[in-house]
Amino acid sequence: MPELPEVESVVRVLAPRITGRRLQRIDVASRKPWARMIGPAEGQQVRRVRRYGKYILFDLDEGLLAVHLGMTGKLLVNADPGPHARAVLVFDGVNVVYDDVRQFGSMRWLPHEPEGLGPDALEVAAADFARMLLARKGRIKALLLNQAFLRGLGNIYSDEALFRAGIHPLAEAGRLSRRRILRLHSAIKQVLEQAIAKGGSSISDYLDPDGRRGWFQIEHRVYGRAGEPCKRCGARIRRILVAQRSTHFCPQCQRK
DNA sequence: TGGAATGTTCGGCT
DNA sequence: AAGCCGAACATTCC
Repeated sequence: MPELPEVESVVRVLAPRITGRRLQRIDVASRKPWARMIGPAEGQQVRRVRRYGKYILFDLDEGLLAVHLGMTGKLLVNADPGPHARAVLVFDGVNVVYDDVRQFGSMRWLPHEPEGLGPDALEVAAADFARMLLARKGRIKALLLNQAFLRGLGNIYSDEALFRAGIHPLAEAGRLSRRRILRLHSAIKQVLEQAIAKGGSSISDYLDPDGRRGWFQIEHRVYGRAGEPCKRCGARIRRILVAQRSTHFCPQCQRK
């Protein structure tokens, strides 16, 4: 469920309600390895809640609590822990339930920000983006999914950005013209900002911490639309596999 | 029944 | 060495 716009939506709901509160304790139900890496977070005050790529970071007096929602993770404010609740963050006055059906997500205390990630997809400057991209070999779609290259994009928004930029997902990254790279840079920014404005995409089960869904899925032009007509030219949207992920594109609007 | 699902990581190969 | 591939993780849904 969670790419940059969904994570940003989660942070915007959580920040005003959690900032300044003390994390009294964490009730852990998960048996995953991360479940034993949260101890230092207990008892600390939350200085700030922010997004870092696809991570939700709770800055503490010492270090931070880093939450990654994986595919099906949710943070729910004052909810009843259901069968898939993996942990409950107990603050003074507020509870946050960490629910995750597939358990691909994690929640752990770290001494500092996660390392090894590229610049944030919403913050990277056009010139830097172009320079980074031109230094790379390989398929553009795979590169956009690579968090070490750029942090925040996932499968939905990579496809949507490539469509909006008119670039084929199998295009060789380092061989794109400067002009098309700049077009991609603005498409990424535009689609992410529009998605945030709609509260993200609720394809199957994404909900914000108040249990509200996002509505950007209505604006999807290619993701999940295989076989349907392109909204720009009418051609059938195609679905192929790139980097083992479903990849949707218009063969007419996104020529190789 | 098999396949696919908003993600990441690891081992092996070229 | 960078990039690609397949598998693994775990659960649900169609």
